[in-house]
Order: sequence, then C-alpha cells, then structure tokens
Amino acid sequence: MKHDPELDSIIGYQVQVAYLLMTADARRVLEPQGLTPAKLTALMLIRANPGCDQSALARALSINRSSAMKLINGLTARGLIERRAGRNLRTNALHLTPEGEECLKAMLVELRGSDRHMTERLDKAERATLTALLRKLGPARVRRTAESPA
Amino acid sequence: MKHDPELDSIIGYQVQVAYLLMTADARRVLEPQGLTPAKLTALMLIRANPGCDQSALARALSINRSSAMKLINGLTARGLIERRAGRNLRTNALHLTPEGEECLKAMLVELRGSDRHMTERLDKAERATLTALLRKLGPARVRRTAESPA
DNA sequence: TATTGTTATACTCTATAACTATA
DNA sequence: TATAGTTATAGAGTATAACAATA
Repeated sequence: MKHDPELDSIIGYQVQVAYLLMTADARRVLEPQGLTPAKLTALMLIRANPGCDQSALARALSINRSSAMKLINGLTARGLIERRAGRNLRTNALHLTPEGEECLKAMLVELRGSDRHMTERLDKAERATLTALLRKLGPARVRRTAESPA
Repeated sequence: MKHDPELDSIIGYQVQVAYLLMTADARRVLEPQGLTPAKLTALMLIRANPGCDQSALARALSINRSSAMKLINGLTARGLIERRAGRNLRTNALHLTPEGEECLKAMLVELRGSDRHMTERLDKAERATLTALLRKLGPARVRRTAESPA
C-alpha cells in the first residue's frame, strides 16, 4: 500500500508512526507479564510517588477515577501493587509490593534492551538530539512557573 | 505527581509522551467529524490507493479483517467512503466519495494548523532533524533499501 | 486449497452517572 | 459542599472462530 506523501510534512503523523513502531516491540516484551505500556507507566508512577492516592494516579494518567479503579484492581490482583491506609479515612495509599518492585525492575531491563534494539541506528548524539526535540513539542504558551506566578 | 527519572533515558517512553501530547490536540480537531487518528489514517490510505481491497487496508493498518470491517462500515455509514465492484467477484474496491474527499481536505487543513501549533517551539531545521531521526527508529536489519520509506 | 468478505462473540479500555463515606 | 472510592452500565476498538462465495 502506498503512503500519502502529504503526511510526510505532518510531525504528528511521524510521531504516531514512531509510537506504533516502538510500542509494538515494547508490548512484545511486556505481554508475558500481562502488562501494557499504560500499566507499566502506572507502576512507574507509583514507584516514583509511593503512597499516592487513586485520584492523583488517574489524573497523572489522564484517565478518570473509575477507569483507574479497573487498572488498580488488575495490578492488585496480580500482586504487583497494594492499597494501604491513606492520609485519611477516604483515601488509599498505593504502593508497589516486593513482587511488584522485582517485576518492574526485570521489565525495565528488558525494555532497555528493546529500546536499544529499536534505536540502534542512532548514535549517542542523535539519541540526545531526538530526546531534546521531542521535549520541545507542545504549544509555546504553556504556563511556566518561572514566567508568571499564576 | 513526580516522574521517574529512569524513564528519561528510554526513547520509547519519550516517544509515547510525545504521541499522547500530539494526538490529544489532533483528536480535538477530528472529534467534531466523528473521526479518530486511526480513521483518518484509513482515509489517507484509501485516497493514496484508490480501489484497494479491505484485506489490504487491514494489513496496512495492522488490524485484522473483521476489525477493518467495522472501521469500513463506520466510514461508509458516514458517507465518506464507498465499496465499488472490485477486480474480481470476491473483492471490494474502496474509494472516497466526493464528500469524503472534501472532508479529508478540510481535516488536513485543520490538522496542519494543529501540527504547526504543537511544533511552534521548533524552527525549520529542528523540524527536519526531528523527522529524520524519527525515521531512523526501528531495527537495523529491516529491509528498507528499495522499498518505500514507510 | 487459500483467500475475501462477513457474522457472531468476547475481551479490554475508557467514559458517564449515581451512590457512600468522609473531609 | 466537595472529594475519594466504588459500582453499574455502555460504547469503542480489537481479536478469534466460523461460514459462504470465489480464486
């Protein structure tokens, strides 16, 4: 199937192609553990913010509370995370279990391998450049804390 | 919510963040027409390959035939594409309708606007560099020399 | 025999709405 | 009042399995 050349100048489309390419390999790595990129991201967020509550996690993942419930229930059922007593009686504190910590570490090793494989045609400088350029995506008018103390 | 610094060195994660950022804006543009990035991609493929059959489209989108059926039925119901008689009695030839052509053109105008907005912090050279680096993603052993650059 | 389109069915992810307990 | 967690339900999107017609 031919590709429409008009899409070559649309960065968002190029990013989409890259995303599908990269995640296809990542999914292959995560699948044996019953994980997906979204679930992995949730585990990483919980590791970086131990004791966070469910609503905060939902906001960070850009999903709503009830969707987060299903995600959290699934990870809890797999023994990777657990709900502990929170700051008050209506919040849960999310934590990785020891098994979750171990699973996450092992996944990161494999994901680094996948990532190295999928970026092997880029040298070190190119990798740094790509990362820097990806970070510059997004509208210029975002409210920066240094700019105006909104 | 804090971000785990270990993810900063994983290109696949950076690409995922960029993808979610870019498509959020694209979805906002496509939504009033009942379209999604995947449906838009299907329309672009049909425009670039008029008369293609359903199975070829499914392969190009990396979905299976029955999933493609739903997609095609939806676009047909919206009057954007149509099934015509194909090369033989068991294949359909997919074509954009005049309304589909017009809708696609209008969407591309808006998507270019969105794309320009989301990449406004990059200058022309940076855009070209980003596109070139994104194209270099993927394993080195892929047969890419004589084929189309995907 | 293999392939195309099709249907039936199921699973995952997401969303909305409503409910409860608590703040 | 407002918020956190929860439940029920629904709508996309995808997949597998099977089937008839055709190659």
